[in-house]
Amino acid sequence: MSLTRNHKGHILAGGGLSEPSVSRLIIYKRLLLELAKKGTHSVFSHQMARRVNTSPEQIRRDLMGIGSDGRPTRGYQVLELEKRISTFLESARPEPAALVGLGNVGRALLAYAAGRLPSLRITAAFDINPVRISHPIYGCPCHHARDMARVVRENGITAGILAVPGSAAQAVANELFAAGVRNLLNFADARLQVPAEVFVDHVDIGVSLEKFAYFARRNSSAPE
Amino acid sequence: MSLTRNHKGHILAGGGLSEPSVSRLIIYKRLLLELAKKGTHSVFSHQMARRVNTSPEQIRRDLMGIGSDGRPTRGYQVLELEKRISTFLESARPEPAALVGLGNVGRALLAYAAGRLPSLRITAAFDINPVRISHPIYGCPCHHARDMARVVRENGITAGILAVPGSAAQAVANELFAAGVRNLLNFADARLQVPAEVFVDHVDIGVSLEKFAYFARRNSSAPE
DNA sequence: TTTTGTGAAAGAGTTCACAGCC
DNA sequence: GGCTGTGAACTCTTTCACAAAA
Repeated sequence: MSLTRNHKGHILAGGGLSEPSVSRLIIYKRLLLELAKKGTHSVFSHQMARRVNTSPEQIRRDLMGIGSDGRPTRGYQVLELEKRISTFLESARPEPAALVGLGNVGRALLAYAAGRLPSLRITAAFDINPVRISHPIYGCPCHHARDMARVVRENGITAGILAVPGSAAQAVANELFAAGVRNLLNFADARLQVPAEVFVDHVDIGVSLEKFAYFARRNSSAPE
Repeated sequence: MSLTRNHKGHILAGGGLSEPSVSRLIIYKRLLLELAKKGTHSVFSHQMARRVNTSPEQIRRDLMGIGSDGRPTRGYQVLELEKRISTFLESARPEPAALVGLGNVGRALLAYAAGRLPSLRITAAFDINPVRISHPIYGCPCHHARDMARVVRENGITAGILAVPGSAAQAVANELFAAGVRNLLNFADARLQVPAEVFVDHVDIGVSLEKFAYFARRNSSAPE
């Protein structure tokens, strides 16, 4: 195979967008939906830039990646642009995903996904705590972790979201891979060992907090 | 003033480490503590690299930033290196911080910070829901949001952590700035407008989920 | 020989600057 | 005049490759 991946494992080849560009496009999409709701029909790159704290050039560059369609002195059509971004970022059907771990983080994810997440649908959740799986949460059926492999396999789920303690993360991940999961979003504070063909992304709240502390300190001790 | 900041607002000047480097150093520190607990005394860059999914060169480069002290064919002293990283990342006293919002995300942050977070100490939490603030959580005193400005000012808190709904984020942020907060870590799904002297960092779970969906799809539809 | 520290090269991402369009 | 799209320049980050150390 030997796919073109960047150093973090993201596949960029074939019209692929870079990771920072994808992040920003998601934010632009949000802004455009907000503007549309307010009845705004068109918008300039410098107006968008002010709202999301970037430069107009950055925005135009990002939009190039999905085929810009702005017009000089007229700007971009809000709804049209939003649709264009969505087409690039989302598939026709949301990817079914399994969520493992229904602690605070897991529940926060379910709450978010239940509302507005067109690209991913959490179709099954798992935990080992019986009280957490006694009834569906935000409409998502909750199972005991012992049934995980079976449910994942039966539903052909290929995406997993890990919100378990770091100490359990690798074991759960291995079980998911064995059940056919090829994409994993890991919220646990542990780096995972994964087979070459699986894509992993990490959201490490502990790292975020410590990194923030580092730069905050540098900002605080900076000259006024 | 005119400080040397990168495009994301991080202050890098004066022996400062880059953002990705700081993130990785935090992860190395974790690994070193784990190794120390197991009784490992020394480690090579390629051993660390395997454990955290990077290259040995990347690790050596990062360690250069804090003054490498490895020895050829002997590697790095585990405890010594851990201490060196900590000295760079952490201050003598943890930065006092205010947490606003005690929903799932806020509670997850408190749980994390209560355990192992040497660089930041959440000294006060706020919410508008009376049941959430009826008693301390993980030892952290919880107040009604109406007392926020007063408590923040009285305790000289300059760091804020926002875990409120996106719709409330800007208003709460403004109140925090007025009360003297100069550093803000924002978990809400909203981009904030902030004064020039404040440092903001964003952890946007919604963006993480959608970004994951995008790259997961590209991985799934990639040739086997 | 193995492994470190680091200059130099390569690669990725951002910003500049301007021609062309409205 | 004002704004977009984009080549070119620039900056930041990673990887290569190798001299020096053990």
